[in-house]
Amino acid sequence: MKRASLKSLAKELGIAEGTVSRALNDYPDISPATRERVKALAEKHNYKANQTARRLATGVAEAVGYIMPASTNGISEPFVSQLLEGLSQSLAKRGWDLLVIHATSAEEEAETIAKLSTAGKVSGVVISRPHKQDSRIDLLTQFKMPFIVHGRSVNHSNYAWYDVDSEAAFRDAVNHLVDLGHNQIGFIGAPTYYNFAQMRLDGYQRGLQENELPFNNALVEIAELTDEAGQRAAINLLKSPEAPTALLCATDTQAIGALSAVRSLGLIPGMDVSVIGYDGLEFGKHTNPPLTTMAQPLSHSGRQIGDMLLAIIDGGNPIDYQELRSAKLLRRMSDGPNRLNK
Amino acid sequence: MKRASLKSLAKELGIAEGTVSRALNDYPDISPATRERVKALAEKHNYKANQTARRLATGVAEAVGYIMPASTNGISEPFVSQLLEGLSQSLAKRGWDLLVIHATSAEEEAETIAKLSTAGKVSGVVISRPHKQDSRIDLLTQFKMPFIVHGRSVNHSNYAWYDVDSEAAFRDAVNHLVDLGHNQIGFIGAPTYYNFAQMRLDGYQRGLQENELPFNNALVEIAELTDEAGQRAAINLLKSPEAPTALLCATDTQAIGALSAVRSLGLIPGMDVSVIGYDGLEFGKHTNPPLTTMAQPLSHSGRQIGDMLLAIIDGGNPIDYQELRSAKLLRRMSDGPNRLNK
DNA sequence: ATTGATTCCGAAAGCGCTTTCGGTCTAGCC
DNA sequence: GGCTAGACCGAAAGCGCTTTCGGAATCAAT
Repeated sequence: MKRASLKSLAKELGIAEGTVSRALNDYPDISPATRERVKALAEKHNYKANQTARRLATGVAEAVGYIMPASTNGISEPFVSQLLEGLSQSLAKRGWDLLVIHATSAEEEAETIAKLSTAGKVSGVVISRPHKQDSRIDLLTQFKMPFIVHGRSVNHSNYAWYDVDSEAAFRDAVNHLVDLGHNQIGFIGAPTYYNFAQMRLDGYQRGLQENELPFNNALVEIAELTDEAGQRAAINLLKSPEAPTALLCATDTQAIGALSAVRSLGLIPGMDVSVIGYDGLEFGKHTNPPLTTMAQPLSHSGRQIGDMLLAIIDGGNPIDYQELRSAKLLRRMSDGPNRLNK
Repeated sequence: MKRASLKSLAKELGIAEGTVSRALNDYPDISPATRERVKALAEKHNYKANQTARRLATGVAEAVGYIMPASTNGISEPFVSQLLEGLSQSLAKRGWDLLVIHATSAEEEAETIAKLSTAGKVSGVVISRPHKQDSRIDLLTQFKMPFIVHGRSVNHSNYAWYDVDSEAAFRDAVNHLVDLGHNQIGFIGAPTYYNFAQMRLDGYQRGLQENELPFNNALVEIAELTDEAGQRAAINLLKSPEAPTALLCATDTQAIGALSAVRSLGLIPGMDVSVIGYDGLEFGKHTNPPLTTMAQPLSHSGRQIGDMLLAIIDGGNPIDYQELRSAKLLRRMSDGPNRLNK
């Protein structure tokens, strides 16, 4: 069967195409009678406006894009599917679409963004895990494309973002560890072109300061965002002359690797050395031992971000949409008191 | 600055709009000279055709949709982001878009599919994890929408699919366990409206048969696709009078829960009771102990699926695109010989 | 020089919808 | 009963591109 179109409906009803359109879109200048008549017939024929035509006519894309972070192979990004789910729910309320865009390299990413903007495919964009200076952010503002950043870059005053205060989280984590009697606390960080990595490192240092502990460069390792890298980093730290009694990791994925490292050295995580991660991955429940972590409230972040984006597309001022959540300590079993006390 | 349009290019070049369009699209009836002229100017102005207009004119959506499986809360679907990444790469070769669609309920899903089709948003669709009788498949064929199924339903002869032979995998797993001396093998399955669940159960039964082991209903538990459910199921099995010495689980997520269960009963997985999962999640490397699993080759499945879909959209016959991969045993540490030999 | 075949391009008709503009018709008012 | 206001709807002009059709120009062949 042929798809119903405005024209076919109009013909069947004996009225003009434009009238049908206005009736369907609840224009006030259509009598309730015909509006009902039109809607009934549309319903009957299961009519749905061709979105492409509608887009062309109205000029609004009715879609937003999500730019996938380049994959860090290894444990694949667990947050992506959750985020997507939330975003999609938020957009569904308006019947908008969610495009996912994947770019391999940085240049390609720039080009992709440019294309997105000029081709008019989307009305807005969300990006994840920005670098300290993120060219995507510059591009997006330059193209006047509404966007929201999942995370923050260094200068984050002029755009909309949603982030978790990981600096505070790491300060808290250090405090917690100090409370447990640790004073040699190692830090496994992420590459500091990621701003989140910098902020977590900062948090670690601030925590140290607050507890009047010295910052010792030999106690920090920078590792990629994989379990293997975390493992290697932990081994380096643990084998060093001034081996730490606790390990703070920038991500759960790294922390999981660190757990392996600790065990491989014949030590017991949580007993001989504490390790704490960040992210609050469900999966941490099942590591050996279950991973203590700073949990971020990512349950509804997708929906939240979607709503924020929509608000901006509707004309909201981006700087009114900056949201900072906080993470909280989720104690499982990988942390414990310092046994070599003092 | 204003976006370049066909019209603006045409005016600047002093030629007709249609000519510009044909030049850009490499029509043969355009002289090389003007073609170059046009392309150069387009390049200079960074012209990108408005995709919406192009879609309307050509009638092809230049986009495909991925229908996200309803979330099983708990460890979120790890394969989704990988699949999406592959799909997106495949589509990128043509500059097509990837829409992700999320539906909460089954009815809503049906409606969503209907809408997708009639609204002409996409040229094709991929769905994951079909039920035995999957209404989405019926709908999609009814709407003559090209699609490929990630998995298979019971009657899978008339459409395109990409699947892993999990029946064979479970037969293999049983064989492996029998080789290790186990003869009381428990099975933790998934709800059997999922066809993959049925196939895995079938594989388990076939494996039993081939080894002349009786099928004992008391040895199988059906659980949701979460770690908690797997854990509960394992406890039930292990506490039953004829407790199994090995546990075969339909998914890694369940297996991870089973590991916890075994440990919580004071038993050592891999020593006292073997547990084997299915999926080959990276994450299994870090469980306690590392999880032995049937690994499926999902590395490039996304790209593969994308290519298949594109081929069908181009007019390929769906039944020519049915691909069955096989999983292979990935031994880590959660399996071992039966110690209560006999 | 005339014809015929090519080559190249302009004109114009859509694709299916939205939206403005103005016209008709009914109702309300003095 | 004539006028003015609304109320309601038809007509038509786009949105930016693709694609068909035919005409003009060029060239070779007779």
